[in-house]
Amino acid sequence: MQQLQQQHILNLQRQGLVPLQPTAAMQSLQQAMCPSDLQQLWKEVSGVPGSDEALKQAEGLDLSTNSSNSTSAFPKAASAHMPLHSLPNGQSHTPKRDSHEEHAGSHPLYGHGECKWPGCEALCEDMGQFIKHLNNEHALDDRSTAQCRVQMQVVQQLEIQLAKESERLQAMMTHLHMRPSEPKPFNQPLNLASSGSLLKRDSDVYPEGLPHPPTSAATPITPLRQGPSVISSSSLHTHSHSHAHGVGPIRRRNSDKYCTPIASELAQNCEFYKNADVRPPFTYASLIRHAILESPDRQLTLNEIYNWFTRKFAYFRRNTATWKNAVRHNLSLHKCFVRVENVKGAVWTVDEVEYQKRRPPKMTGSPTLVKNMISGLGFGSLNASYQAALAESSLSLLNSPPLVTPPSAASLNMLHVGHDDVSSTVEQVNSNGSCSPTLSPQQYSHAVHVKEEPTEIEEDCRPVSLLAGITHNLPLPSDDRDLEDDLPADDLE
DNA sequence: GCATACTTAAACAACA
DNA sequence: ATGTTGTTTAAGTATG
Repeated sequence: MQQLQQQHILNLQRQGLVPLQPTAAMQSLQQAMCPSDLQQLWKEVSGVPGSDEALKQAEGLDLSTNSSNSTSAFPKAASAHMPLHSLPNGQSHTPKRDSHEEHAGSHPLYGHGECKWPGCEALCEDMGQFIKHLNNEHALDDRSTAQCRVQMQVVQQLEIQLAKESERLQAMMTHLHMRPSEPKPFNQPLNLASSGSLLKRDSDVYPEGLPHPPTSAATPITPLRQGPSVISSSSLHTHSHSHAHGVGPIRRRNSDKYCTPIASELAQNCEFYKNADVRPPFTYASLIRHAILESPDRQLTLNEIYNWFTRKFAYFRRNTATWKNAVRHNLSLHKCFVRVENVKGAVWTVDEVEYQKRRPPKMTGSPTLVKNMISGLGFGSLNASYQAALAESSLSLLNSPPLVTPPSAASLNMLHVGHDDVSSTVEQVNSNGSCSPTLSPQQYSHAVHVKEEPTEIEEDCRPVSLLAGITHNLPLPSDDRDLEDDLPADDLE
């Protein structure tokens, strides 16, 4: 799949649809677009008379609505251009499948029996019917042109953003005395995996006393793999082994184990996850718990949990049978989820004690990480953590409201933090979908009514998490968000 | 290699 | 009869 994406990009570049140096070509575009911007753009451009579908697409423009069939937004972008511009072989606008597409046995605009043309979703039984549909419905007309133009801009904006972030990464690594192998070209992908290996090589130079990279030790796999960074052609081949597995179960336990701040991650990237078909790098259990704790009463019915999933994550708007089953399975399996009979019927609550129990104690399962944090000398798990940090950093650029985490005095306290989300949850994602810091960690946890046995774990976590919360919520001048500054607070989580 | 955690799939029962 | 909810088992994978 990554190869497909890579080739799509290469095709685009060959066709001149995607500038090889996007930043140079589009320097004037100062602001990278967030998903809402893109949606707005869709609305504007697709305001062609009679383009209801385009409007529809605008609603669902998500960089990824099509990823269910292994076609990321970018393959879609690429193919979307083809009818317009790329008829190199004199063909009609009927997309001529590239070799890789043929190899994949699919069409970027076709998947799961549906036309994946933005806003279309017409059902086509087979490829032949789809091709016919494509010729009929998506011919070279004003609407298609507009849609292609929009798609092009989407791609361009993402390229710009990517370039910016790559530059930032470069600067960060330079600052951290990690020799980047080569000065990266502007459109060099944000390659966290390779960053990780880079860190491996140079890990011994990780500056002592430098704030430790945040979040999970391992990569927040999914966003990296499926997210916007895939647009980079060169990033694709260097993804770590685990990334290369493509479809199938994605391991996210690291996010649990290594204190991934699910709350802050979600808060920062809520718009991204809402719009992009990217699997959140959290376990079902973490997500369920977060959903429940986020609710006003700290309790949700199963259906409400479902709704939370679909509301918060574009990813969970499809394959509903699968993940809903998984949700139910998790609810039943984990003792930390307690079913309570309520006036509403049965609701699910979280037993924080149990939730903590099911994980490795304190600084969850990564004594190495703790050691690293203390000594600043170890790097075994630090590499992965740093990858995660970079990943998170890159993720949040896509949409997140500016966040700051000024250097925290809690850096040592955090070593006592139990783990991730409980203590870290400060920026609460409101149940209405908006992100806002509303709940203190104490509230977050203690407000769970069902089981009110405070434990030493909770007690341990509480004060620290409060600190973490404080540091994590301070507003920050947008683009100058410094990883260095960001690390400590995330670390707390 | 093993234990553990996680995901996915599936069967089944109870219930509305 | 059907769909939802909840439980349980099993298999496969990743990780430490």
